Amino acid sequence: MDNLAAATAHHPTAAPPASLAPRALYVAVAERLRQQIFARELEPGAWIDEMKLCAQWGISRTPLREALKVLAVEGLVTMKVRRGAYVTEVSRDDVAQVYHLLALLESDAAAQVSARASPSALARLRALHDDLEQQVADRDAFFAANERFHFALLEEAGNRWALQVVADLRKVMKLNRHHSLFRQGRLADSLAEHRAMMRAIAEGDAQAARALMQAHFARGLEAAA
Amino acid sequence: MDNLAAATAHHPTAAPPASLAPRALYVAVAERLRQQIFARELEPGAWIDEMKLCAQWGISRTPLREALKVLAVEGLVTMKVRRGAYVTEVSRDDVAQVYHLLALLESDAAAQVSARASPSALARLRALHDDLEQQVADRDAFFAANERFHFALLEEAGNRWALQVVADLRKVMKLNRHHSLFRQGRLADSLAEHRAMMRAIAEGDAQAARALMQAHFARGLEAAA
DNA sequence: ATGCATAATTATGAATTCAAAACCCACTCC
DNA sequence: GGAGTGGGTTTTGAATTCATAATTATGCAT
Repeated sequence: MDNLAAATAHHPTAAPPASLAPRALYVAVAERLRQQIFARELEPGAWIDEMKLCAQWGISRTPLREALKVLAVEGLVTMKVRRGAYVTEVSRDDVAQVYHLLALLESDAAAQVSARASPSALARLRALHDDLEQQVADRDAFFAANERFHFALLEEAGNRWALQVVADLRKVMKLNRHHSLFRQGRLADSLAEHRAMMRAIAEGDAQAARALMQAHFARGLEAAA
Repeated sequence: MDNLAAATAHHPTAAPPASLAPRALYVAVAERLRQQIFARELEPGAWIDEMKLCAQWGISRTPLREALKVLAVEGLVTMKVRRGAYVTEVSRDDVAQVYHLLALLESDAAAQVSARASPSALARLRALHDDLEQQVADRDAFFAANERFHFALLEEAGNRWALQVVADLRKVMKLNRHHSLFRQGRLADSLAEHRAMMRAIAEGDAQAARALMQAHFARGLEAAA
């Protein structure tokens, strides 16, 4: 039991605000819910027991229910009237559809960055790519480094709406049990594809970068399917 | 004053469930909030007075606050900790970025539909296009028919995630004061572009359809900027 | 036993209550 | 005259309470 509410509690223990950027409790709860879902402590299809979580985290139902509604819009949970919240189940089709969108959005970002990236932006991406090269041994570390690179690319493309959309879609992808990087050999292949992308981006070859990113996702989907 | 809560009220007036698909109050409130925002009864940048709306609609703060959090995820409102909800202001940059995304997603849908649409799908799109042709006189009607066509295209493309993303982005676009179709002459031009797109789609020319949709949005952005 | 009606229990949806942060405004002191 | 300062008010965030829908359990008749 870890009291999520302690910092901003209402009745009980009074603790300092701690964080410099105080955030609403429902935001913290939403984050924790996502973690639980991604960690499969809450399984796809499972009913989410409000009372239990409230008791576990020492909060009231109000912020939890607000958080659930946020996750519902993000697509991570599904609300059923008068029967509560369920963790969303992603079908094979959904995976394919989301991959298609990610390919579209991220290949566009790759092209944009290739076409007009500053030296500092390229340096940042290069550094993140080098990190990735170091992580072939550890699946989780590779996954994290991979995500950092992809998000950095989106950031450098400079479209905050695209970034938001991709972030949401990637969250949904995490619901998928058969994650591409789990497949044997996929990790090394993925790294090779990244290497090629990085080269195209550095050379400013927008069309190549776009095509390589498309191919990267196509192969990821293959491995996931 | 129109009591939104009447149907499902807690204390007061007891009325029949009315609808066959009963929905949670917060969903209805979210919808009404969107309407108010799109109608500019709540202006971009304006603070949203919870108490006032609750009194006006005869509901408590709980469902209203849940609805606000939903709209926040959609990007229509912005929550500031300890100072409430504000209608999002979309900058010139935001408009350009969202147009870029819509162009990307919808041109892809156009290509997909062109490549593999069933006769019935084509008939549906044709019918919606013909509707559009009939609405040149009335701005609002044209806008509605235009939206119906665009959404139908997305539906026929068959990617429910893309549909959701586009729906959200189009909501955000509605916040923009300078809507493309408000410009003189834009309406006729838009119709002409639609005519060309419809032809390409009907002929199954995916590349042309994609390019035409891209151009359609590029010209829309021009008119909006 | 099985099927159905009905009572008890549980969980959800929404209203209400409560504590504390932010805001407002008059007032003081420099 | 203007920058604090302090008290009262408003408004937010979150807990709690309440009514009802849904579910489960119980009892009764077949």
